[in-house]
Amino acid sequence: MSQPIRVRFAPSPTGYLHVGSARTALFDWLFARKHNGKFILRIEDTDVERSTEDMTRGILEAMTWLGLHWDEGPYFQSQRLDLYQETAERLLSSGHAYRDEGAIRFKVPEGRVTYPDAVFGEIAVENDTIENFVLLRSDGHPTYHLGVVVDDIDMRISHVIRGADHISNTPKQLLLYRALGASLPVFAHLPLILGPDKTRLSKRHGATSVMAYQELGIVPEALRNFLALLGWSPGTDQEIFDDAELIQAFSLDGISKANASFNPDKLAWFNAQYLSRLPQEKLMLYLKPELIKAGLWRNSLEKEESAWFQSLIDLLRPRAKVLQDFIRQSKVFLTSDIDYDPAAVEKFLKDPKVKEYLHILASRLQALPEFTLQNTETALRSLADELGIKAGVLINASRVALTGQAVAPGIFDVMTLFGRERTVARLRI
RNA sequence: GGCCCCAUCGUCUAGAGGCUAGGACGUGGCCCUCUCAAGGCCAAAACACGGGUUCGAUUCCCGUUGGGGCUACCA
Repeated sequence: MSQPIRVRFAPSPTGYLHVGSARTALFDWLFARKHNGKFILRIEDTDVERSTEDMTRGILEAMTWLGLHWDEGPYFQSQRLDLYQETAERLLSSGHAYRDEGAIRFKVPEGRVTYPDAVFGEIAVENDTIENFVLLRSDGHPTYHLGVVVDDIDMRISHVIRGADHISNTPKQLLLYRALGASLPVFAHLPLILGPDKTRLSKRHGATSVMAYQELGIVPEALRNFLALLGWSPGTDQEIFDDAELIQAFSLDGISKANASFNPDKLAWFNAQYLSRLPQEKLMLYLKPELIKAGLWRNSLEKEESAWFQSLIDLLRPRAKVLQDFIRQSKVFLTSDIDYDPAAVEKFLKDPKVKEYLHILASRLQALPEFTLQNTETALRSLADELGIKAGVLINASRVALTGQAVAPGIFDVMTLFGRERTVARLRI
């Protein structure tokens, strides 16, 4: 049968994991999963000057957060120096390389290189446009080209799926494969992700690191779904994919050649979608740390109060764009504090007559046999009828009295959530 | 500059010779409605340009323009 599918993601720990690399990692991961292959993580830390362990940690953390679990590794190139040196020596003695002031350079032969890219099709380059590149630095560390090729061969990588910024590097690497007598993997280059203005994605476009999105309250499911659709299309109109669907639908054929630009608005939409449809337990997993951070957490929320808390969360779900929205909007329900928005008070509670009405409403609610959503609504609406005023007057006033804000979930939901005692007390403003 | 690559609504994209050029985000309007969301419906919005090839080009070829990548003892 065919070779086992083995793909790798090979970041260099000279910076955080940015969204472009994350998208590459995601595609590698999807491809491996789709074909029951192995997803290998290799850290290309051969630039001793710029590589740090902190960055490595950050990259692993970001991948874990995104749910991109690797099957092998991480392998570190810095721990495999012997292999590269031996290979360089071999190239030296076979006449494919030569020494140059302590470094070892590859001797680019005459001719031209072509290779079939799984995404871009045939790529061809004349060898005389390729310089004699360095394989081994004078400090004994390999350069990128030697490192990747040696490792991809050694690790029996079947498909090299990486950013299109490597298209121009591939001919050099092809020459190396040839000089080493190794068979070629399939190369699939991914179009790059650019900023919203179609220029290279950089800090000035806002967050570019994966973990920055976590801090912004983006949920990994949303970022992953968004990234999956940047440069790849299932060929259908489906936008929301769970893991299984994505793996099922993913194919190299669906990858486009044109660079894509990062659209924060669409990411925000995906996030809102996921915030409203994520399973309760999953959402709680993301929410709990935020609530703790905000000082709003208490253990009873997942015990005695859990049913109540779930209904609060469900009310907030369609209103949340980022995780923090839950925090902001749940505060008035989770504490006894209330901040009255002056503008809201001015607009809906200023009239002394309205306060009178609220007192009457309070009494009616107090007298209700059962404090249910249905009963509170009936009570309020019939009171409005009796008073000859619009229900909206009572509703808006109640909203401000109860939450301090002019904007909140449906008032009867709010009342039910607060419960009779607190509702009545706050209406008696 | 040289080499390589790319080009459909503002953005992500479907399309693989003949389509009212489809979907999504965003935008505007309407509906729902107690506010805000969510949701539903509708609308505006694209084949970069010029040559070919063809009965017929968004689609194939060439060029121009624009954009991106590489051009390090960085990856």
